[in-house]
Amino acid sequence: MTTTTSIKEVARRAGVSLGTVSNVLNQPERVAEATRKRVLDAIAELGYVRNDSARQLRAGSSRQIAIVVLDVANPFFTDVVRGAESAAEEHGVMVVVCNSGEDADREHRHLDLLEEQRVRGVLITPVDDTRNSRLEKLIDRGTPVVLVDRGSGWHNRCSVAVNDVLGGRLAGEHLRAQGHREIAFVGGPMTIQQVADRHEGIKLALGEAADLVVVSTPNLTVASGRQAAGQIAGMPPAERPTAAFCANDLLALGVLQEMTQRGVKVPQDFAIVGYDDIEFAAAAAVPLSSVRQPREQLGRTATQLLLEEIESDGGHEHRHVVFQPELVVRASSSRPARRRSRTSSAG
Amino acid sequence: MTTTTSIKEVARRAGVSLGTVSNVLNQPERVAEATRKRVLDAIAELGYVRNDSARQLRAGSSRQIAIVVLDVANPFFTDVVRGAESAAEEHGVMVVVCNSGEDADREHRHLDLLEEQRVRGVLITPVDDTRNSRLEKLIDRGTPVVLVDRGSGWHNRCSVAVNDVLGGRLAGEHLRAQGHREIAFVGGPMTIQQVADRHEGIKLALGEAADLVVVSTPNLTVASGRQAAGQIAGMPPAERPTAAFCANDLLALGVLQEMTQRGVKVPQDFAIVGYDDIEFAAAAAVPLSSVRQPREQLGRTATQLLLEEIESDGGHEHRHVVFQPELVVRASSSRPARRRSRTSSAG
DNA sequence: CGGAGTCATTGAAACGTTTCATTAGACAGG
DNA sequence: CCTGTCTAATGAAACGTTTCAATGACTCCG
Repeated sequence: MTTTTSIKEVARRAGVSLGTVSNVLNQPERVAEATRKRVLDAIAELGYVRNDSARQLRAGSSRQIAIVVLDVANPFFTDVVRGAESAAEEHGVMVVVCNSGEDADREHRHLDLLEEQRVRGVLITPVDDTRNSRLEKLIDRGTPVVLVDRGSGWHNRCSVAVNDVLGGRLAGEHLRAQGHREIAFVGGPMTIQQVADRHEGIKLALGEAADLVVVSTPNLTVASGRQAAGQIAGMPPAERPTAAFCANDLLALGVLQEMTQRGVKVPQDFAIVGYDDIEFAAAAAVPLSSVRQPREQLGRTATQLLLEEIESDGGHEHRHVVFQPELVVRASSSRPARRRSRTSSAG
Repeated sequence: MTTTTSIKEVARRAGVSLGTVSNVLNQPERVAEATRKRVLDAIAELGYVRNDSARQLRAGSSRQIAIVVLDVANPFFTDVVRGAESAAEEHGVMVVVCNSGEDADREHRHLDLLEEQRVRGVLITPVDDTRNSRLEKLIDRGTPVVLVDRGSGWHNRCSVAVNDVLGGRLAGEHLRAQGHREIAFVGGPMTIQQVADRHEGIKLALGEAADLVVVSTPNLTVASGRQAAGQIAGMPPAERPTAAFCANDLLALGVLQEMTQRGVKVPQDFAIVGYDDIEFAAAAAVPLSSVRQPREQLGRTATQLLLEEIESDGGHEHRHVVFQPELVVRASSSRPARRRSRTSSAG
């Protein structure tokens, strides 16, 4: 298929040697004006395209970094990707986007391929934060890795994260201040550190002041949110929560949809706080309260740390950058004038 | 950096020749059981990772295809990407996701890099559908290309698209049936074929039955939608549209947000129909009517066409697959009981 | 026991670059 | 006219694979 025009033919056409063509491509200033022009003309005429495999083979490494995300369709990650891309672009580095789909096997397969391709470095939000020996191996073999939205327990790596415990606390304090005494935490699996941290945060915030019910979900999607809401609605009135803090906005939107569909009024009968503050949170049926994270910033910073490590010759110190989240209160959790006598009587 | 363990060291360790190791990797059945085991052990012990550059160099092509989208953060494209990924996975092919960000220069740079990497094929929604000589060149040089959500005027390529004229017509007929006489088309730039087709569709549907005002936007984002809504709200009451058909859901959500913020009631005072039916359309403040496209299917089919072309040895006939869109009517465009006397009086 | 036929393994060539030591040529100074 | 310096261009080696013709060892059959 791909017509194979090599440097050799360019050289012949221009009447110069192989090495000269290479120099024109890589160190143009070393080549005399006239020769350079002849070579460039030949390149244009033949439609020559440099073969990156050969270049890499010789050079030993590529000009690519990779970002492995949990879900390409999640607005949180797409924003992180955008941030990473813009930072990488400034350094002439290409970003390869890989989607693990929260599936450890797929993640591993991606890492295998990326390693074979000798990417310069990897930004990753690992599916499983605990026993990830595949990732360890990658690191041991010398590929720089920066953990995105992860961090604890990886002292041998740079990481970029948001203080999720704080995020959970903000949500918890807010809900407590609104007078809720039975609160659901919707999210899972707990092996995802973010989820565990957010849970930890709200637990800290509530203390003895309110009961926290964990409604566990298999992943962080709208569909799971709807299911969780169904589960909550099915609880006996006495112990049914009056508010939910969801581990991300997709879950929260799912909960909102399901509750609305069941005729449960938000926020009058049920308050919801999400996490991520994605673009659609503000546009939801009931504008969603959410914990905002600096998403693009996260991607940007992660990329900068990675490039820094790549460019440093060994003398690199791993850093952990932690951003502070911020609670954005909207209608979905705002205390209505009247209280939950209605909820009780309805239940 | 990357510790360089080559096939040579594996060979030495296992006490076999270079070629044998390669055979173990590529045609294991040709190698005797015992030898194979010895080689595999050596590979494991040394942590050998195949160098894909060298492999490609020898083989002449890679195991990757690329998808170049207009905007990674647009749910429409993320779904297309998911579809492409799942189809590619079945063929053991990796998908590289590239984001042009609706910027022709970036698109060109991506194509340059992809071509240097000798990707097997490219799925692309070109930024500019008209004079795209960069893409032509790629094709001429022999890289299979499938156009996604494009098609007209590219008879030398496979393409996968949705009948956008029909989509526009469905929206138009619906709005006309709801009694609207002044309708805005929000979208742009018109150089994007989809946008032009959707516009064409609604024009056809309305005919002489209603006036169509084009509110042009520089791109297809929520922000642009808000601006467009501002523009509409600023028109003199007499010629102000009572409904908008937006070229995609992001614009529609923007219009909805801005209108709501200005106190214009949707759908009582102003009806909105979007396009794409993204996941968030149903969850919007006022659930959004939208023209639904089979997004994942689009990505799947495009990938299948591409792989088909790649695997066929020359004897390939280009095909154009067109999917039919479907109008999903929700609250944002449903005729309320009362009519627009209110709008008039308010204006 | 010899020759044909299998089967497993080998060794070298080739892929398209980059790099680097070397050569050729021009020019200046003595 | 010789020597030394500087610039421009060359040619060969190297990167790590895959491929393929050739080799060697065995087995089978006559």
